[in-house]
Formats: sequence, structure tokens, C-alpha cells
Amino acid sequence: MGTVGKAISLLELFSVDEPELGLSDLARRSGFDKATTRRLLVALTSHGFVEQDAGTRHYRLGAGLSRLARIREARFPFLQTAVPLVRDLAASTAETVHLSEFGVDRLVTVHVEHPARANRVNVDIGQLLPLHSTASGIAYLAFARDETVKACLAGSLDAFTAHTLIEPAAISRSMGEARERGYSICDQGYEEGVISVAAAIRAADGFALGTIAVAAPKARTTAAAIAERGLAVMEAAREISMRLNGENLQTLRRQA
Amino acid sequence: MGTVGKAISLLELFSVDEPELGLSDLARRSGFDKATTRRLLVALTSHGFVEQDAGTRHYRLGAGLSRLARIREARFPFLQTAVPLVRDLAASTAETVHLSEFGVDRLVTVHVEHPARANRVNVDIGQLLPLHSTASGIAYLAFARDETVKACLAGSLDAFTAHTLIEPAAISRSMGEARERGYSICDQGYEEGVISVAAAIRAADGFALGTIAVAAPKARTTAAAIAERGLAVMEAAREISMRLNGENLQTLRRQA
DNA sequence: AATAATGGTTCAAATAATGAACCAACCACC
DNA sequence: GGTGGTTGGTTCATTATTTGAACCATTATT
Repeated sequence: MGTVGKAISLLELFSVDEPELGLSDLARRSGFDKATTRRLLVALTSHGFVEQDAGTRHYRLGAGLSRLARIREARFPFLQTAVPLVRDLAASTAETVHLSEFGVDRLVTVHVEHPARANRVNVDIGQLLPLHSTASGIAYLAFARDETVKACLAGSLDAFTAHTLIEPAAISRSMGEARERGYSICDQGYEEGVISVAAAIRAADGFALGTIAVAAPKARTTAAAIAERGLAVMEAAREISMRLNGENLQTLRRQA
Repeated sequence: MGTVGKAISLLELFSVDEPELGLSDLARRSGFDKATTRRLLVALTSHGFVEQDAGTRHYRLGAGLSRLARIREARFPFLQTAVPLVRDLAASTAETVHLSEFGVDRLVTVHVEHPARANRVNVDIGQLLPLHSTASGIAYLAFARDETVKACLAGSLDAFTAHTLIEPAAISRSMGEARERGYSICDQGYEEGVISVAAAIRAADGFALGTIAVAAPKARTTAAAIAERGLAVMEAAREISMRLNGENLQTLRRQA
């Protein structure tokens, strides 16, 4: 791995659960030498990607990242556009709704709304979702570029639960169903006891760029609820896509 | 400059005005060799910090940045907290209101509300503000750590207009006034014909972490309007600080 | 058809990154 | 008030990575 990759992988150690980490901790988790880790942190700090707490000397993500993210968001107002619809959907379903955007080879969770009840599915902002074993992933793949689908199915596919589909043929079938139906269903493919539905948010060219999903404890979820949520999530995704692309969303090339 | 610094300085070439850049362009502007530039871009792309348009082959900021920025925001909800108050202030003043956060040695503009009129001060998201020559900068310095103030005054201070204060003593005086008054005033210190007021948003320890400012064309701004806006911006900053720190904002050590 | 852009690649030479060993300071625990 | 185990931080000879001139393939422009 090159030096910039190492620097970035340091940044990736921070999470919602652990937003502040010390030098030794970072060195341990990254596997880099303490001196290396520190040199990288200094470089990142000097550009505002990392900040150091004056008191504890621990490190945290810096304002430079917010800046760049805002510049990106100004050009491509994904969050701004989608968040209100995520809220609406969360209110009407009373279950966890999460929004994700594609990045490299996974989906990046960029927004979450949790219902005000104790028994719920918990998703963290920044959480990374695999493509083959989540409702969001299948919804994304259903409208992704062939190269992306191929790259996904070619890699080694982890089985997170006993229900995870890992045969390319089974995943392809699942994608096909999602494409026809307009939304995907994933029954405990990523975590035991969780059932989700998701739909793809699409760019002007018709290809998926992210997803919106509703996740709920399977124990209290009926088949009728799934169908209802599926329609709702599909409608929300359609509306977000429309708003993003100014009404002129092309019909997708790749139809079922 | 180390390799990670170079990689980051590539990212910094993107802006709201130019959110997409080609390889040659990036190489030219950064001053790096084309091969180097590309290697850096590949590294950044493979971690989702940069995306490449499939059609134009141009590069843009990637979803990985949004992810990290959201993780940061989850821990420290500066934007979430402040934006509503920025909106209120923009509505009541009918002038440009911008919010900034300290980073490295400057203020980073993280949110802007523009009034719906043609003649207005324009501020872009991501814009970097110098500390010594803007209302925000002076407001920040007035409640910054001594080290920060010292580092600022020690550096070479650019004169952006004929009105820019560049003598450390004059800047210190300006800071003192801002501290007493509760808000800063900057009369064309950064751009000719623009007058701004700003107040510091403070962390739990009493030190500034950002600012909120109102900027207007000087031609239509009376002394009374300045005073009125000063109070409003001060109140907004106080409210944001309160909400961020859960009511227990410590009185600042360094008083006038 | 020639010209000058563009994005992208190669490999010996130059440079920057590495890490074991080293401080100093802090904390917990007899 | 030692003692051992932390922590953050630094040094410098060794080592591995980055560098860039020259290269190719495409795609406009003239």
C-alpha cells in the first residue's frame, strides 16, 4: 500500500462509536509503526484532516473533511435532497430508514433515521454495507453498471449469516426480482433477525448511485408490511431520483 | 512536502466553482508531474476520496469524504446545530450570513445563506478566511488560545485592501474591542465595499471554535444597522454555543 | 493530414518513508 | 515513594517508495 493509502486507512479507523483515538491505539489498530503513524497524523493534522485534542492529546477527524464534503455536496446535493424524504419514510413506517451512497465497492451509509422505540434495528452513520448480502446492495446491483456487478460477483462473497446468499446465480436471481418488483428484499442476509427492503436511487443516466432502505426486526414484520414498505421505499427512491435529476430521468438501458 | 500532503493538496484544488478537473489540469495546478498526479489520484480513488466520471474521465471529490465528514458531524454536530440559527439570522437581516469553523490556521466556511437579492456579498462554501482581516477572524481571535493568536500575529499578514489592518498592535486592539463588545466589525478589511460583523461560537472550555457572520455591501449599510446586526449575530453565536455545550458553557478565562 | 491537446504508462534514479531504540511524563498499585 | 506499564513523542541509518522524462494511444482542432 502506498503512503496515501496508509494515511487514509488511519482516517478510516475513526467511527461514530470511537470518534477519538490515541496514538498508540491508532498504531496498534492500523498495524503501522508508532513513528509512522505519528508522521502520518502530523501530515493529516497540518492539512486539517485530523485534529488533536489539546487536553487528552487524542486525535479526531478534522474540519478539512467537512469542508471538502460540503464542496462535494454543493455540486451534488444528495444529502440535502434525500434527507427530507428519509424523514418522511421513517415517520410513516416507524422503523429504521437509512440512506447510502456507492463508494469504491461498497455502500456508504450517509444518513439514518431511527424510530423512537427500544426494539429497533440500529445502523450507524458511516457504516459500510456489502453489495451481495444487504437489501440496499441488491437494490444497487439491480441498476448498477455491468462492470460493477461483475466485479462484485467475481470477488469472494462472505456469508454473514446462515441465510446469506453467496452463489452468484442466486444473487443474480435476487437482483432480477428486485429490478422487476422495483425494490429488493433481504431476509437476514446480513444480520440474524433483521429484514429489510430497499430501492435504488438513480442518476440521470439511469444507473444507481445510492439506495434508501427500511430495516426492521423480523419478529414483528408481516408479509403485508414488507409489501407496503417496499412500495413506500420505491416511491421515495423515485422521488429522490427525480429531484436530483430535474424530472428528466432517462429510462434505464438495462431493463429486465 | 510529504506524499500525503501532496495527495491532500490535490483534493484542495476542487472547489464549488470547479468541482470537476481533468488529469492534466490537476497536474498543472498542483505543480506535480502528470505521472505523480495520476498515481495520487489512483490512490485517492481506491479509497473513495475521489471519483472519476465514466464519460469525461474527469475527477471529482468522492463519497468517502462525505462518510468521514458525517462521522465527524455525528460526534460534534456543529452544522446540525448551527444551520437553523444561520437561517433565522439570514431571514431577519436579509443579508449574507456565513458560518465557519477553525481549521489549522484559517477559518473554513461550512455553511452560507444568501439573501434573495442581486446586490449581495457572495461567499462560497469551502472558502477559507484569513484570521487577521475578516470580521470572523477577529471574532475568533478574540476568544482563541494565546498560542493561536501568537502564531497568527507572528506570520506575514497580507493586506487585501487599503483598509486591511496588518500591524499586530492594531489587530490586537480590534480583538480587544470585539471581546468587550461581544462582536467584531470589519470594514473592507478583506474586500473593498464589504462590511461585516461576526461573533465567536465557543466550545465548553470557553475558547472559540468557529464564528457566525453577516456580510453586506457597505453602500447600503448604516451605523445603526451594524449595531443591530452585531447584537443579532452575538445572540445567534451565544445560542449556538449553548446548544452545543448543553447550557454549561464556562465563562472564559481570558476576559477583557 | 498535421498539430496539439488529452489520459495513461514505464523504469532507472532520486528521494522520502520506515522502525528499533530511545526519552519523558503520567498512572496505578503495592 | 518506588516500580512497572502505560502513554505521546523523537531520532537516524537503512530501506523501499516516489519521482519524472520519455513514451504510447485517443481525441479534438486546424
